Parts: sequence; structure tokens; C-alpha cells
Amino acid sequence: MPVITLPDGSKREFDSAVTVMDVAQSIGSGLAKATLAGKVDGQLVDASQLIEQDSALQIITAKDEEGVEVIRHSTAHLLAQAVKQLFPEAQVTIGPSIDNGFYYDFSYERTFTPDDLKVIEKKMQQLVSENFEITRSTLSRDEAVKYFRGIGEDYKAEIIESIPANEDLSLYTQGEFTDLCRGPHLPSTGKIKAFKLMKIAGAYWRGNSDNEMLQRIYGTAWADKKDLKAYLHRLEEAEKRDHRKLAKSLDLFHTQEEAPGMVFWHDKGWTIYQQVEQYMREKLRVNGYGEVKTPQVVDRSLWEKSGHWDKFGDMIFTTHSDHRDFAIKPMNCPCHIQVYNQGLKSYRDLPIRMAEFGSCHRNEPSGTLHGLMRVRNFVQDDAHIFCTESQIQDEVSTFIDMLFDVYKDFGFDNILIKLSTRPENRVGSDEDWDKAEKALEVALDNKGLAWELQPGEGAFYGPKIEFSLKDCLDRVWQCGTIQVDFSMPGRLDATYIAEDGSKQVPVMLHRAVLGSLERFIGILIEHHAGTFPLWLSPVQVVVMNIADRHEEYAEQVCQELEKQGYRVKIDLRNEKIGFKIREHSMQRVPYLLIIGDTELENQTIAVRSQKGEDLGSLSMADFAERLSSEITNRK
RNA sequence: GCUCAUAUAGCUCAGUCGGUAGAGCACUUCCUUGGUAAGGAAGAGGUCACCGGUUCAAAUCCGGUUAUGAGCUCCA
Repeated sequence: MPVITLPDGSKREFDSAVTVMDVAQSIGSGLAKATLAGKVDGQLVDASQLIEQDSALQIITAKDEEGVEVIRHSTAHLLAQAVKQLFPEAQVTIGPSIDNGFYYDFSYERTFTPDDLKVIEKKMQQLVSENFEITRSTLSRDEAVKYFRGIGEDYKAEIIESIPANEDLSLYTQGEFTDLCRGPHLPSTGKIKAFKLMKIAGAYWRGNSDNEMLQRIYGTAWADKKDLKAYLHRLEEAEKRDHRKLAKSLDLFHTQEEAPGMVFWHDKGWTIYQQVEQYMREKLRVNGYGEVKTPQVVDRSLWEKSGHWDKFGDMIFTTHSDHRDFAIKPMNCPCHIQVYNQGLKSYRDLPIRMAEFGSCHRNEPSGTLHGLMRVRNFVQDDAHIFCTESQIQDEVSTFIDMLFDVYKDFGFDNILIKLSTRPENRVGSDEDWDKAEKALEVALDNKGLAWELQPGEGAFYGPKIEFSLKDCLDRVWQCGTIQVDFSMPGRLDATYIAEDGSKQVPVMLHRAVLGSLERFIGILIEHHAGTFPLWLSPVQVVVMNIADRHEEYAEQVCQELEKQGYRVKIDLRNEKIGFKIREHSMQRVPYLLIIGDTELENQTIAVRSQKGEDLGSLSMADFAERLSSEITNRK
């Protein structure tokens, strides 16, 4: 006689065990129709799940995030069913739901083509309209292995073999197709309303690059057609913002075959870069950092000593000269320790905050390169803080303040924080780790920040905090980091004289706010869709004349603004004003100044903003005022 | 690095069955002096990524290389 408690607190009593669907039916047939799954005492289950005891039940529909997840997972099974019908030789492996959709990995003798995708999608539609009931059954592990070996699904059998023998496994069947799955799933294939197959890609069996490559089919699935359409629209918007495309149309930078993964910055892109760098330089200055510059090419022995040669040797660019092997520096930390090591340091000198816009080269695998987001030559807004253990917490705390300050100025308000703690393989005593982890944790908690723990994800030399920002399309980019390092200062002989006169090894904090400037600018380009705030715009104002007789005054206006330090261009071409406006608007210039008879006569300027607003005729003084306040507010 | 795909004018792209290369925009010149997102005319532009093979003949078919794209793996 189970009593079911619903989310609103109401209770329903039943004479005997009931399914989730029965409960939904007892509330209303409309709800029953919408029911996709249930949540019994917090656990997601099939709608057909029998409830025998008093429980709390939430009916899951497509309105719930979990409901959409179930839809996605079941659509993955639908995909597998369609593929098996069309290509019986294909072997199924795994097919989970993911953000926005699902995928399924197959092993098949030939590669699937985009045409195959269309055919598969059509077959899936057909299976939806047949509305197969999806039923759950259980088998012992050994029976399940036998079953899947029997039907020639060797990958599936291999997965099951790795599950402990005493566990029963659930299988889901729809029509002739049965798959191993934890579930839950939809009551029937007809509940799938809106999906689309997106692309085919390779993926390693069990995610291991030593294994053979399978074919992964990606799809997207949603509660209804409207959501699907909105998602596809979002993808289109993201594509329009692609920094590689915008770089071409806005003439920011290019890359070419002779220097893969390295950037040829053009005038306009480099202007943005310099604005970002100058901004950071000023932030570092007011936060008590000193800026250094260290060599690009450093003898191999230093990297052997630091341990990088062992760990990342194949990714380090090398060069040799005069019978010596050099490394093109892949990171700045060992060089900063060399600077630290010059002269004797006292505890009174600590903390020492040493910053460098350090240009690093890493021979990243060819397949990982991606526009500005992953390059082989990049500049970090890198700094190392040499301090004592007791200073860690304060340093982390002020760093976090600075980081939030910077992100805010760049227009990012939504920051995600992750704390990664000690991994299995590590250096340093457990006491050190206790202190360091605690320091990071307390620094975060004191600020009342929400953070996510990633146990075991820390570096081998110390725990770290990672800061990710969310852009306007809700995409997450990891940028900032602060890491505690117990290892490298000792390896490279950094010491200081403590209060008691003894020689001690300082703790080193590695930290970056933007990460790589290249990557950060890539993010900025996409976040702003190429329309930068005034302070970052490569060209801030374009002055244009209407007819030849306005040239002189236009030049005068241009010079005046240049004198005030703005980045101004003049366009005196023999073109109609509409044409000039169109061109510079497409180049996303924040302000267009139009000089004609009226302006010449009144000694004013006609101002048009990037948004297309006509701000009317302004005096130079009023316009300058507007520019200056906009720059100050970084809008 | 792995799987698959792609590479044609400055840009975006077309090029059928293998038969010596095409559009729009941009560019140059001329006309036009026009008030808020494309004024008109003419002209110039390519060793079809690179190397090799098949063929009487290759942008086109085949192999390799490089780069790029989508993923996977990796990212001090």
C-alpha cells in the first residue's frame, strides 16, 4: 500500500504497487501522455518502474532538464537501431547523451558519409512513427556477455566483461533492437519529437589513443521542434562570430602554411593586442608586480634540471649552435627562478611578484591547432609569486580580486571556479599539501565564492584554482589559474634566508589572469562578435567628407582627435557618403563623423554610432567628452 | 598524433563525362561632387596548395606531402 508524495507535498495512496505511469495516469491523462520518466526518492527511473513502498515521486516530462536528457539518451539508442537495420555488419559500442544532444560510436568496415547520415536520419524518423515500446529487462553479467557475443556485438561484450560478475545488468529493447544500458529511457520511440544528426567524426575506442578508431555519429535532440530550431539558430550565430572568419573580414591577423600555429598579426589586430597588454601591464603595476623579460632561447640543461625535458621533451622546439643544444622556451618559470636567484633573498623581500609577457613556443600536435585558441607560439600574462607558506592565502586572495576586476573590465561577469587537489602522483609532504589546499580553499570561501572541487586533478607539484569565464553564448573558456608549486624552486635552487637565519626554499605561485593573450583575444573577438568596445577598437573614429570642398575641415577634425590620442582614420575618397558609411559600418568602427556643408558652416560634426544611431550635430568638445567617458567606463 | 573531409583570382564560391579557367564583390582607370548601409562604365587578375603517377590530354582520376576544417587524444 504505497503512499506516493508528490513534489507539491500532496500524497496519494495506492492499494498495490504502481508504476510511475500509473501515478501520472491517476493525476490526469494529459500528464500521463507527457510522462517520460520518473524520479523516485531522487533517483531517475523509467516510467514503467514499479513503486512498491512509500516514496517521493516527481513525474519527469520534457519540461524538465532530466526529461530532455532521457530524450537524448533514447535518441542515441534510436540511432543505433537505425544503423543496425541499415548496416547489419556495423557493431554498436556506446551512446550517451551529452550537452545539447547525444552520440553513438560504431565500428564499421567503411566510413559513413554525409549521404549515409541522411538515410539514417530518415530511418530514425520511420522508427519514431512506428512508436516501438521501449522495455527494460535484466540479465546476469555472464548471460549478458553470452547474449552480446551471440549476436556478434564484441565491443558490447567487452564492456560488460569489465563490469563485476555479481551485478545484474539492464537491457533495453525497442522492436528487434536490444542494447545494454543503465537507463532510464522513454516509454516508447514515439516520444522523440525533435532531433537531427549533425556530423560524423572519429573517436578512440574507450577514449584511449592506443586503441582503434571508431566512427562517432553526433546528433542533437530537444523537447520539441521549437527548441531544436532555436539550437540550430544558436549554432549559426556562433559560426558568424568565429574569430577566424572575423579576423579575415576585419583584417586582424592571418596564419599561413610556413608557420603553422603561429600568428601574423596585422595592424588592426595588433592594436587590440597592445591595448590588452597595456591594460594588463597597468593592472600588474598597481598590484605590486615587477615586470621582467627573459631569453627566448635557453640551454637544454636548464629544462633538464627543471624536469620539463623529461615530461614534455617531444613538445619542445629545439635549436643548436656552437655544438650546444638549446630549447626555445616553452614556459617562463625556470627563467624567473634564474632572476630570483641573482643575489641573496631575505624573508623581508618576500613576497616577490615577478611578471612577464613571456613569449612561449610549444610544438603542439598538429591536430590540436585552432585559430587563436590553440597555437604553437603564445604570450602568457605570466607571473610567479615567490613567498612563504604563510603568505599563500593572502596572495591568492589579492590575486582573485585582481582577476575579477580584470574580467569585469573586459565584460565578463560570469566566472566559474574549480579547485583541483592532490593527485596520486605528487611531490611534497602531505603537510605541505594540507596547508596549500586549505589556503586556496579559505581564500575562496572568505570571498563567498562558489567553487567546484576536482579531487585529484591538481598538478604533481601542487594544488590549483582554475577560473573559467562564460561568454555571451554561454560557452565556457578556461583562462585564469593560480597554482601552488612546492617542487620547482627546490629543483632550481631558489632559497631565502628566514627570520632565524636558516636557508629556506620559497613557495612559488604560478598565476595568469588572461592565460594566453592570443587565446584571450580570440575569446574577445567572439564575445563581442567583432564589435569591440571603444577602448579596444583598432579604429575608433572615421572622419569622412561629403564633397571635395569639405576636405580641409575634415582633416582638421581628424588631426584634433589624433592630438587627443584617439585612433582616427580619414576617408576622403571620391565615393558617396552612403557607400563610405556602409564600408566603415561593416568594419565595426564605433563612430563615423560626417562632414558636409552644414558642419563646415557651423563648425560642428555629424556623428553616427556603430549601432546606426544618428547622434546629430555635435561640437568637437561634446564629442570628445563622450569619447572620453566611454573609454573610462570601458563600454 | 589519430579518423574523415577540404585546398580554384585579394575575398566568397561555381567549374557537368578528363579536352588549355568562370561569377559576384574587391582592385585599377575614367565619368560622377553625391547628406547617413552598395552611383555608372571600362580594364586588369589564376603554374587550379605542392610533388609524383595514369592518359594523346588532368583543376578534374590515383598516390604522397603540406596546411586547413570537424571530432578524438593531448595541453607544463
